[in-house]
Amino acid sequence: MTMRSVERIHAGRSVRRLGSFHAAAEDLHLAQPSISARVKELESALNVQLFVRQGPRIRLTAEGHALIELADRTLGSASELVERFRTRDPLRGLLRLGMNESFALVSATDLIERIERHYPALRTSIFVGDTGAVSQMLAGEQLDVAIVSEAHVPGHVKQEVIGKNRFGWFAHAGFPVTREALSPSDLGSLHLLISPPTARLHETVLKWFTDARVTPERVSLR
DNA sequence: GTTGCACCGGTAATGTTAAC
DNA sequence: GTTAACATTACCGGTGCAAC
Repeated sequence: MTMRSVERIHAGRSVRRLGSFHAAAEDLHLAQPSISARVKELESALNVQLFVRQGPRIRLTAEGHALIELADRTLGSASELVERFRTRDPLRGLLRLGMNESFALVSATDLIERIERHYPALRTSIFVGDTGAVSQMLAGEQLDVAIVSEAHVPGHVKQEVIGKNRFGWFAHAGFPVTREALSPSDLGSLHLLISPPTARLHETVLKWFTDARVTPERVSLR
């Protein structure tokens, strides 16, 4: 992309933001014909009409809206990149954070509050899902940090243990518990409600039954 | 190093058009 | 009719490049 192309896109963004070529010209410290020419060059180069001219009134077309939205995101990312490397501070910009549902239920609010307090220049986007889905996104570089249980992650991802997650069974209050620890054979005949197959917990629970040579009679996914 | 030319991008002036 | 805003045109200055 040439500098001239970037200038054309800046002109288009400014016209969209301020609502007129005249205002955009003032904003960019240029004369109105320069803005008019830049927008026209941009339209010609892309072979699309970005603005509908109705005499002295202009209206953004759907294609214009789409292009400038994309330009905003792209140039915004470019500015963020420049700022990040200029300041040598990695803790700014957007942090894509993923977490499994159990962690999200218990600690998400506290974690986000701490991040915002300690790193005010950092914006966070949160994805909550089961461990399988979150790990997959992390491996695919769709997330920067993920909090999961029993993660199987590729080599480029650094792992750090932050705590232990204890599993437990939950049952109706009237369920007859005859001893402290239940075995797979105690539960195999019941209707079990467990996590979906993408969750690590699903695999863990089924392995618990398989190791004891018990096949659960009825399993539903939540 | 200097000169002349072409090209590009800018501005000022003017025309055009729609809203009031 | 007036006003405001975009389009068009003419002209100017800076820059790159080839020729000398």
